[in-house]
Amino acid sequence: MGLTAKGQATRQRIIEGASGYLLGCGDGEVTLDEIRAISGTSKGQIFHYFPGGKEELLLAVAEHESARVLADQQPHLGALTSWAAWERWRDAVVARYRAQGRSCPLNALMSQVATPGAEAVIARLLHQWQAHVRAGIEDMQASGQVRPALDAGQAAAAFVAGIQGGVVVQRSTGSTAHLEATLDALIGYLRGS
Amino acid sequence: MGLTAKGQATRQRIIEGASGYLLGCGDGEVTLDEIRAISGTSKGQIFHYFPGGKEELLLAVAEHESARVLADQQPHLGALTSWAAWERWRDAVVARYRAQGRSCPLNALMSQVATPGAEAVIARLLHQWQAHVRAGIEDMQASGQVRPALDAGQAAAAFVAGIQGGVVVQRSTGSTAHLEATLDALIGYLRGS
DNA sequence: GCGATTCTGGACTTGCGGGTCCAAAATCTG
DNA sequence: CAGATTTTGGACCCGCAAGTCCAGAATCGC
Repeated sequence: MGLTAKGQATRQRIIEGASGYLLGCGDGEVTLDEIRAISGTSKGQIFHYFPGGKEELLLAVAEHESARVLADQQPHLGALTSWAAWERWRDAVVARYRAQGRSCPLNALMSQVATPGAEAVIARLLHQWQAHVRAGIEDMQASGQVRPALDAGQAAAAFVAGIQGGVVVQRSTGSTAHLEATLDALIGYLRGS
Repeated sequence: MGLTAKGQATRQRIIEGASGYLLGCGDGEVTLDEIRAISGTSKGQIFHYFPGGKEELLLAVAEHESARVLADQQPHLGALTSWAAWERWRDAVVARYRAQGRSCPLNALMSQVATPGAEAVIARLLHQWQAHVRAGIEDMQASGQVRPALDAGQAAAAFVAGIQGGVVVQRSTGSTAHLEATLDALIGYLRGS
């Protein structure tokens, strides 16, 4: 009934193969045949481990990528307790997306599986992300480095949206300039300058 | 050699039919057959007016939608000369995207024609958009309502990215809350509050 | 009016890609 | 070792959607 160790490994290989492929090639459709070739598996295996077919597989990949997004921002994102920490986080975010280039795996995924389930994965990621930022802002308020009148929830939402926007613009222009401008502007807003 | 008046009309009907369809149904693939049915035309006509096939057609639709984006923000976007005007613009943007709902025609288009040409259309739109915002900021600086030290170009970039991000988040959450939060935060940044 | 050109309709071809199926190989269980 | 179960490979099916083609209708230019 369960999955053998070997089975687990294969399943993981499929997910990571697909994941890596999305990073490499820009957006555009992914086909099961490509995933099969990259992960060195066969059609039979794909449907064996993901009975729901392509959708289930891509959803698994989305969760995998989703986890990476937040992990890549640690430890900065978890300890936004000084202006220097905010700057380090800013730099980490910019570096991450600059390295990723034009392709945005999660966006590519989203456009290929437009189901409520996929939306939920993204919504959950954004929510967690925002919660971290919010905690950081409230921390700064508690220590008197940010004015208490500022609405932390609203500002955190602006950060999340701003980053998403920066990445979206990057997909067209290829540059992280907008991402940087947005982060700097919002940090400036926090500082009240 | 040229296009007859009737020809022009048919061509336009195809573009507008496709455009309307994208607004109605959320994202997901558009097929030539659907476009054909909606616009009351035939395969022959589509390839007659768009020899480049689907790609050429969708690119034309993208330009059409692109023009609408900026048009919908006028006259506000062209005259950001007072804080009241900025608020009216903000409200117009929010209203526009709230009306549009989860579906984002341009984004749907982009994910279906991942060519340099499509990127160029988007890049051009963003550039014009940013230029308008920048002009508004500089106007406010000239009249002493915004501190002169602020980098107008960078702030305008933040606005463009922020709006894009707000719309992207809206695609997952269905709410314009993030869009509003970002616009408010950035306007707050301009005001220096 | 009457050739030339443009417009229109739809049947047809083609390739691609998701999904099915089954038999053989490997692995587990006792 | 023997039988059950899981894993693997790949041939095959099927539908969909882009693109082709051509013949007939409408329209234009003179």
